[in-house]
Amino acid sequence: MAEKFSYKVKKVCKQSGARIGEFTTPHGVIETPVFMPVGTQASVKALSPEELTGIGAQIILSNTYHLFLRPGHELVKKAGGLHKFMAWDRPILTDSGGFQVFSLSSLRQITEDGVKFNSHIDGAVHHLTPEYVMEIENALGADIIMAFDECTSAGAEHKTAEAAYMRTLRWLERCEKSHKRKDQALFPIVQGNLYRDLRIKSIKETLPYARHGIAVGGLSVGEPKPVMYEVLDELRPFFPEKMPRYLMGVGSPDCIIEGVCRGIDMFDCVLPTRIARNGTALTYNGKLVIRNAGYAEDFRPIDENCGCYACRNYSRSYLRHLINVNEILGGRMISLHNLYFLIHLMEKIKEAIMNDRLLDFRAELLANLSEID
RNA sequence: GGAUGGAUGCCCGAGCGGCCAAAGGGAGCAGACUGUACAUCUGCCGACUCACGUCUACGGUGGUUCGAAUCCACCUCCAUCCA
Repeated sequence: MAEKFSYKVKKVCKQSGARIGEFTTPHGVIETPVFMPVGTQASVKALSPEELTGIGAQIILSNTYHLFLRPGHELVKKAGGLHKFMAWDRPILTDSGGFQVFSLSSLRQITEDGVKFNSHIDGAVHHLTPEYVMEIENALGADIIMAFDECTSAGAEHKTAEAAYMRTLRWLERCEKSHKRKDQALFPIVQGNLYRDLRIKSIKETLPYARHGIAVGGLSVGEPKPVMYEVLDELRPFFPEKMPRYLMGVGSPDCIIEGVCRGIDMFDCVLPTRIARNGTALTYNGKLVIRNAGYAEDFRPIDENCGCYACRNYSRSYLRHLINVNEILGGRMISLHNLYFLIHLMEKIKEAIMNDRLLDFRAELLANLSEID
């Protein structure tokens, strides 16, 4: 049988070293750099698969921890796997629950064996081990599955961060051993918090496990942006050439372009859909807080030059009204716009890479983004 | 005509002698949001002041009291009931 996964670099930007590539998966080819919308509970909040393909989404994320709790991985398996269950036939990536180790820190206890969670839904105790996480991810059936890691918060002490990255590495070994499906690519995750020595140790020791791709985790968790960029600069010399590099949980337009310039190929973030539901739109001139009173009588679209369905049909005034009166359509339309924006930003980034002018494009983009901010 | 119950900040509504510029909602205004515990959370929300603070306020007018949104009298309006 032919190799299920492969990554081909199609173009390297002479100005920045960023690349355009093609990552082949069982559910199709992903052109990188790519922004992946997040659909934690087998749904990108407020949007249908049809709408997502309509704006050019190539791959979406889902979440092991959340699907394990509800509806349960056995049920998803019985439904024919996650793709069929949620009617999405393009690639899917499942996060392992490692981020929940961080975000639900008040509800869990970590041991060498794994993590004991008190369900945020009903308080029931669940024990996730690397082996169990692999069993769940195998049952869900995503194209890319993430190793079970321990994500620490910005500001964690060196010894805490060191213990976490080392445990992540031991868990990675266990993940690899128990991962059963060859049609799913297991991505290991580099940790090490904001400590240069730990990051470098982590990536060096993680690389032997990277078969199809590698992820950088534990960033964008509260540290200043320049600090994140420094970490990426330190890691960059160690990034493998022949596989995609995934910066987990990022991000905002500025973080995305900074990431691409530092050799990152894959991004995901809840930001565009979350702030959309809270009444904020992303634009090339910065964030537009459409909920604000100043837009009450602004009958222009979010962005005059945007081709998304929301911008072609609705005014800021109307969208503000929808958000204001808590109509679902408001959050839906701004979510659609924000994802369209990031996906099309990625298209522009690729164009700049093709033309060997990504650094110039970055300068232009960053200058414009600060207009509203 | 009589009886009873009401009238509180933009709205609803608690308070029933001092700790009251007055609980709590809502609305309004603003901020936050980065591998989603998030259609969420936080702050402001009488006027003037950066602030300390000062002033004006609990239907109206008068009164009791050191002190009243809170007690008393009368008036106005509203609701329900009885003729």
